[in-house]
Amino acid sequence: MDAMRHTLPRLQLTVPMPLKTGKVAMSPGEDGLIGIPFPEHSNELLSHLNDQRRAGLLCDLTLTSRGARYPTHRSVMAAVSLYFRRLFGAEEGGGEGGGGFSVCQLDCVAPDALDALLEFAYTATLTIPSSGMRDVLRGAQLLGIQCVADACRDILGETAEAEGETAEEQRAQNTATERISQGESRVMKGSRRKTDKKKVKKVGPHHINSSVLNPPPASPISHPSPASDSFRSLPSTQPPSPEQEDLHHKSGQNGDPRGIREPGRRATLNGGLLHWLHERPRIAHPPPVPPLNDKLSEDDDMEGFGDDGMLMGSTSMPTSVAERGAAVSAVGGGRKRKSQTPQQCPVCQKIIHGAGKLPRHMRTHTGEKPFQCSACGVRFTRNDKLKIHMRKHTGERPYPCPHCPARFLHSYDLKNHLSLHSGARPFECPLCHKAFAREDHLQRHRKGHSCLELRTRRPRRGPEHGEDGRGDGSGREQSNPLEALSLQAHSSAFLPHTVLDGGSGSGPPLMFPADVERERSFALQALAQLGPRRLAGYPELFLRGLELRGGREAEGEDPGGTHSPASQRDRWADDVEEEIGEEEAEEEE
DNA sequence: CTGGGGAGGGGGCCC
DNA sequence: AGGGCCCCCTCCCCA
Repeated sequence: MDAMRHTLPRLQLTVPMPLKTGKVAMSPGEDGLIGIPFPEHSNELLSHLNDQRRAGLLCDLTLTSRGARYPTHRSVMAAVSLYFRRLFGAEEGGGEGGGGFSVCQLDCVAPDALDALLEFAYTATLTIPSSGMRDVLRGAQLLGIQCVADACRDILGETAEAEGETAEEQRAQNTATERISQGESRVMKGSRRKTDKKKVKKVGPHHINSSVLNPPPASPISHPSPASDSFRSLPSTQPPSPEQEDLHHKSGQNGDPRGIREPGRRATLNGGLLHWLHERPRIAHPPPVPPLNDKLSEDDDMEGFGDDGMLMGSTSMPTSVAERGAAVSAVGGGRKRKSQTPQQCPVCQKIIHGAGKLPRHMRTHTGEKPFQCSACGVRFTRNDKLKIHMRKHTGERPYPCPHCPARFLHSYDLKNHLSLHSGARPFECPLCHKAFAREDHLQRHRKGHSCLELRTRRPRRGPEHGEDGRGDGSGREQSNPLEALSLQAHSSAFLPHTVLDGGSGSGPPLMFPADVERERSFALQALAQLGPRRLAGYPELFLRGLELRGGREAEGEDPGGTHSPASQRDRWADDVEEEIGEEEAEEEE
């Protein structure tokens, strides 16, 4: 696979290679690297593996259950099952098992359930009679196949708690739930920018939460431990050795070469907090008891999968973003489910919302433009764009201005145009107070002059500290005390109420309320409670909040979009949270 | 530098 | 689930 990844782009640069899907994926702007998706590859690979399994070819592992024998492949089982991942990880790392485990007795998993789980592993489809649901659930729990367990629970209408978890399980799960509710949602929103960094920081010995510092006691059942797991249960103050890290990656990434290409990210995810929550199952074969916290363990590995991308094309663990979302919803307790099967682009890893939208998105990478204008020959990636284009030839301008003869091709153009009639200029530069009818014009304006300087990354510390936090010592943003002071007042006048009232966002809808001074006073009072450093340190956030309040009246539209007001507010809140966290960390130091 | 038009892309709704 | 249609946003280009 690595060879393919490294050679195919070179081929692609010279000879566009038609894929089976007729698409050539190009990922522009990344050092000339071109990502070529083979959407069918995963299915074909899995299908061939299943054929081999049925024919008994290349099978290096036999599972048995109450006399029934199931030849299978270690790699597949390790990919789909946390239990086997750890079991075989021991072989690689510590050599305990050597070439062992050629036969694994799993009498505790009902034969039918085991058969169903194997089918799932090789086909990504779980086919079971409803009467066998509980056995499959049990088997999935034992083997650490979390998505199946979740699905079974959903069907059975059970929760993990209802199944008699121990106190340790419950405690660990609560922590995991908290983590998921904090971190996972960012993945679902496609906002990974700063989450990883925050997680890394939390892994450090000074940022271990109590549940990590005091891990649940080990299972009283003692079984030979795979050596690879030993580092997982190390005290949190002992970071894994490089060898362990390496092994960790091996066992966690399930062969996804991206995990190798992005070691930092992988380390962030798999080296993150949750690993210390695991009380790894003391497993040999067969596992005599359900591994404690197995759910947590699998969740973590699931995250590794998910954030690694290739959700759509993942063969070894057919876990979709939607499934993850469902799992998050189930574990996190009622988080709003994203609409319509979000899928992740295998090229850019972007989450695409909406059924059937991924092929459309993929054409942005492939450059494929299957829709050609019959009049002028211009090609488009989308038929709706072609349809709009055709209006130029037909003269159709379906969006007439009610106030003037102007007609427009796009509804949005009409909307912009109407603001001219109304005189509304809702987009105002917070620095020079120049108003614009269009938001993009405001953005252009702000990029075009000194506004840009003030909205770039703010210094971490105020001028009174004599450092700007950027590390270059320039301190440009706050070099002029008057400017800084002006900025404070200027920005705080438009501070969104999300800061002042803890995020309710219930501020007045207008950017410039009539009583600006009152607004400013209110903001300053609130900011004073936050401390002078923060007061001086958030021009970007202020401006972003300004955009939110002034630039988007249509709150609620594009609810899941990356540009939606809600998501912008989320990002903004992320920044506030992160910045506060950074300052607090510095203060601790 | 600004106003306006258009293109490209994402998401929601519906079939 | 996939596709059509629409809306929205952002960016680019031109006058």
